[in-house]
Amino acid sequence: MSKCEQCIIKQFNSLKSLTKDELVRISSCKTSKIIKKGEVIFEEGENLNGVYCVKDGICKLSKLSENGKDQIVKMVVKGQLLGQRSLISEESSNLQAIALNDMEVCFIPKSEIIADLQKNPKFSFDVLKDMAHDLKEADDIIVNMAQKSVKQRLAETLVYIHDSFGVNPDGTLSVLLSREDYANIVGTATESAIRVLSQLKKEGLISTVGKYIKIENLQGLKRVE
Amino acid sequence: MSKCEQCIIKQFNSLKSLTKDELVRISSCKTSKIIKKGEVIFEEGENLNGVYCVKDGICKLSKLSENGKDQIVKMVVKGQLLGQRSLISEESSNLQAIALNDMEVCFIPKSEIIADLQKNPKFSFDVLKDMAHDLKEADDIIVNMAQKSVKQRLAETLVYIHDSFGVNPDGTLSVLLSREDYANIVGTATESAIRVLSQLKKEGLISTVGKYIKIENLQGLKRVE
DNA sequence: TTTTAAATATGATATTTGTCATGTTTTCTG
DNA sequence: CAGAAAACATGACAAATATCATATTTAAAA
Repeated sequence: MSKCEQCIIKQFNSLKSLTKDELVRISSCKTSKIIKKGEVIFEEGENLNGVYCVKDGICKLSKLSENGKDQIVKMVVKGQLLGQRSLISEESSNLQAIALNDMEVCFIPKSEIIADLQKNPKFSFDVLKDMAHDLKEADDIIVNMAQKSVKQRLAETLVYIHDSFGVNPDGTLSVLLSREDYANIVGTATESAIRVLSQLKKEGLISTVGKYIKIENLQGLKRVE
Repeated sequence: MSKCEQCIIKQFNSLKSLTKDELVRISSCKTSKIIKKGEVIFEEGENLNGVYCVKDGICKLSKLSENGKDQIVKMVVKGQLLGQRSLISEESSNLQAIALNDMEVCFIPKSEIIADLQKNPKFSFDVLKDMAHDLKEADDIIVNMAQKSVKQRLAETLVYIHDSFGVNPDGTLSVLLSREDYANIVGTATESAIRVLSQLKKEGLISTVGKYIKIENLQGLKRVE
């Protein structure tokens, strides 16, 4: 099994603030997992016994609404941690995590993480910074949900995915989402999301290559009213 | 000036995890402020040089949307801290804070808080827990915004205010908000908020005493479809 | 490969919510 | 206290979005 001390991924998240000793200890009790596209990593309401460090792939965090629809709240990619929030507040998870493509993750047991949080102030400050960033993003999403049109939100989502997760060699968005996923991010009906995507295509702001979406006019997307 | 070590308010927030020494030090450099109803505590985009500990009163945290509407993201009451997020991520504030009634706050300089965060793991873990809680709340709001009707959201807001901030002796909600504030919490037009409140009144779920709102049927409000 | 199921697409229509107009009531200010 | 301004209220209509129906295309499975 690979060693945390040598793992390049930790550079991208709070684990970088752990000491060599702490990393060695974590390395000895972590477990590595392969998760296939579409598989559930954890369920809403499940008690997490640790955090996941995402070595490769991407997943969606969503919450089931009372009307039966899934609302996607956040996406977590390679390099990021998964499950810290519920671990810290010692509650069951309020979100469900599902892999959007094949993933490789390391699972680190709760006791290790908590111990390090309580002993290593640099680490806990780093986690705190991450959480502060997530909170700001969440606040922005609230404002967008409340004040912007479906078309604007969808355009912003495309820009967000482009900027945050990058593109394939042919220029298409590297993250492949179904129309239903887009609808669940934006908080609208699947049909509405499809309609708006068709509209953006007609307007020449995006194009499609099979199921993949390519942004043709980034500035134009940002200006969508 | 009152002393932090003896202040009862700290029991309700993370400051309770500070040592006596740390509290004495904070006490010596904090400043106390009275803020009148309607006054701005800090603006969106402003650099905060510390955090506020709310000794009395309540304020709203909002963000101006591009369409000119204010979206209220959170309310902060007596006992809670204000401004930690932007302080931790070392960014200017993404929200504006306005007093909803007369407030008494203590301002604690950034350097003190940061120093304690980096030295006292118990304190930083406590702040982390708070932030995790805020993040969960924000996630829930996102889901509600995306999936629930204006009527449902407004009903839930009333229940939330009732449960979190309590009632006056006559049973009316202790937090007094304008119809515009309600609209800005729910993310709807002021007229729509007014209409829905009238409707809830007609249905006997709430009543009004002057500008104050009284919940007549809490269970009924929770069941609003 | 064939068959079946799922995802995508689009029209027609219903519902929700926003906007504008206007009137009333409450609150503030000189 | 009077007048002005703000907040509240409600109707009429417009716009945005959801829902339902039904093709069509794509992917999965037998």
